[in-house]
Amino acid sequence: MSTVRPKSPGAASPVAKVSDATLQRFAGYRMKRAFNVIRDDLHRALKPFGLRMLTYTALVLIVDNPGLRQSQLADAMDVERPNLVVIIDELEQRGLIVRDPAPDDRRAYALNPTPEGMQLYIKALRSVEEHEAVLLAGLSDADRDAMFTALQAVLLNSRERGG
Amino acid sequence: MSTVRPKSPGAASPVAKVSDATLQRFAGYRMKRAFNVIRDDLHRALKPFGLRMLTYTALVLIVDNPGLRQSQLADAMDVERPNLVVIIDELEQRGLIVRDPAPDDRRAYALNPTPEGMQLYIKALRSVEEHEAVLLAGLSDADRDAMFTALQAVLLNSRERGG
DNA sequence: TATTGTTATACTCTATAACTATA
DNA sequence: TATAGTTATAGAGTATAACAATA
Repeated sequence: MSTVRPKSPGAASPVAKVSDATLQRFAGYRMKRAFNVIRDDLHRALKPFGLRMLTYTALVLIVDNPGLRQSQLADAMDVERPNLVVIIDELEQRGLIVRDPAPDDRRAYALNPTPEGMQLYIKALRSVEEHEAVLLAGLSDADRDAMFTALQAVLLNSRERGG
Repeated sequence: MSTVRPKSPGAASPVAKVSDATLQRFAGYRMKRAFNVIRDDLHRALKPFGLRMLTYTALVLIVDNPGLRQSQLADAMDVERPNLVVIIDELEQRGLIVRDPAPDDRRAYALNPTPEGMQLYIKALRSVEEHEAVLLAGLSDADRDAMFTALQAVLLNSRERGG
């Protein structure tokens, strides 16, 4: 149930309830609502560091996998290659990563973090983890595990069908 | 773990693995990946009916809550009012809903489904439920319940903090 | 003075085709 | 012939300010 409250004390209409009975079992809707909350919260967590969800995710993957190729990163992030270019551009222009020549393929780049990138990674990671802890507060370990299990199952069920 | 496979049999590089160890506990990333899958699948489920996720969700809420105001619908869908206008325009132009005058407020509209809208709602709902059943296949009832519990907890934790 | 629906606008994210240089 | 990275471009989704009509 979603409750719509009058915004001001003087509003005339009573508290109205919008039934979302049909949507209660619509996983896509529930997932979207929760993701909206997490996305907005993440945006606030990353703003002080000048990062967005996409640039943060790319930075994390590059720090964890130095020498990564852009096509590998695009695959890992589930982002189209053309859309990754501007993300890498942004991180490189800020001096957080570098595009080194790949040792074995002159077409490709080996993405590596700079010391500044690693510093920012550490700080941003801490902030993100703190923010997520708040959003997941009150959940039992079992519920948390089950959520991750369910999210993973969706991915696997999709891949089996050629996603 | 995300596995990057060579796309063609003749490719030279071996199977490379990208570690997303740090992202494993990053709920936003896991949620986004799962939501991407659900969004794409939903897109396919709704395409035969000429609906998108947003128009489908709006139609469902209007069928379940005839007489709904646009501001209530925007609130229930977590969409800004200006962005809802084009969604309602689209549904109205297709003859699936109507903007009736609200009986008690000449500024507002009472959104109501047409018979055509209700017909389409029934068919689209069936298709969406079938698609989601496939994506959630293999999950125990307990895991499914825990997932919904966790998604709901995220929403509630956000509202407590003024989201 | 506040709210409903609206217009206009801008920004982010996503998706596709086509190019270059290498393989 | 295929792949890595790139450019250009178009489409969704999202966010904010400001307006007219009404409360």
